[in-house]
Amino acid sequence: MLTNARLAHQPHDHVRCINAAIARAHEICEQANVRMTATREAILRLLWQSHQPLGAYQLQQQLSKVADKPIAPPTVYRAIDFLLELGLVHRIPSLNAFFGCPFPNSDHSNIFMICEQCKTVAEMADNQVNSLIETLTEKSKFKLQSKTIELFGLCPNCDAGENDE
Amino acid sequence: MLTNARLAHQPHDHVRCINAAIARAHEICEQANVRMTATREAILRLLWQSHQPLGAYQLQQQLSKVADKPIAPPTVYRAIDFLLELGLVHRIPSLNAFFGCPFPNSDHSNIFMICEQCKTVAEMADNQVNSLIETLTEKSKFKLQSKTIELFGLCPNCDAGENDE
DNA sequence: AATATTATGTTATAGTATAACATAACATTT
DNA sequence: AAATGTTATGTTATACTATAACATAATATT
Repeated sequence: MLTNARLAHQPHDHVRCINAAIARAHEICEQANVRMTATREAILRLLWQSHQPLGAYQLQQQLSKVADKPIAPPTVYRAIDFLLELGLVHRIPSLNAFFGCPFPNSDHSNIFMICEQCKTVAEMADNQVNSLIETLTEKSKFKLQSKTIELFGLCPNCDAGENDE
Repeated sequence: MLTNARLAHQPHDHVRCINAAIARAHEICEQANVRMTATREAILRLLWQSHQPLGAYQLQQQLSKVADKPIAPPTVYRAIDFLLELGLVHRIPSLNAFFGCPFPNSDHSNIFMICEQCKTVAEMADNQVNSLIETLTEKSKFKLQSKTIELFGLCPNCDAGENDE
């Protein structure tokens, strides 16, 4: 099992998260022979500001500030689409929001643990889940191409908070 | 494993699906001591017309025809919310669409097999998946409350079609 | 019948996403 | 270095999804 749950849910040197993510992104772009432009990097940085996903219009507002000029929705969505394509970010369908993938390139389970209280998202990748689901879909003669697993609940911090009250 | 994949993907007496679903719905409402009104039943019927999910505005259009009067979005969303609450229908987040749950009441995995070509959705419930995910979330100290698993790919019919070409 | 509760009607608006076309930046070739 | 093709961004408008807020109607309870 591969997860960033500890990082997402506990205090840590988040600047390292950001720098690592940006560095990885540049590598991946180079490999794919595509351009990591200023806008795209800015969006990726914004998404890595925290472990909470951001909506497209939150990104728009924040990017407008950072870039000090008005940014229209299509600009945001284009950058997001680019990053999604490369697997550098994920979309959480039930939240209409996006966040930086902690382990791009890796074999993807796309399992998201979404804290309903603090909205933090941690990601998980697990081969057992992958193979179990493979097996089940094969039984149904369904040709699996991709998946998104959204788990809703409470992260360790918020769960502890609940118990106090 | 519990699934309606066969029904969803193969020709069958769909009138039986509908009638069974409506009958179950009435039972569940009675048990819960809530009202299955005309609007709610109409929405549920529309969702059971096929195994393809419908969006709220498709439902609005169709309900307007059936009821022969204009129906506003809130009416549709209220009926949907009611049905969701009782577990009679599901929302597919990535499609912004809804469809009738083939086995309400049962222990829910909320696993959806979504055909990217014909848009048919089959549902699955599986205890192995449930317990595996329980285990994984426990390791991350995440308190799981609910989940949605969306599997994208090709249903048997569409997969067969692909191979022909 | 009076009251409380639940459901629906109605209007307006918030929030999410994309189409279509124009311009600008970058890369490649000559 | 200018010309060309390609990729990225700017701009305007609009489509699609969802809900807030308040009014009225239908149903249940006393």
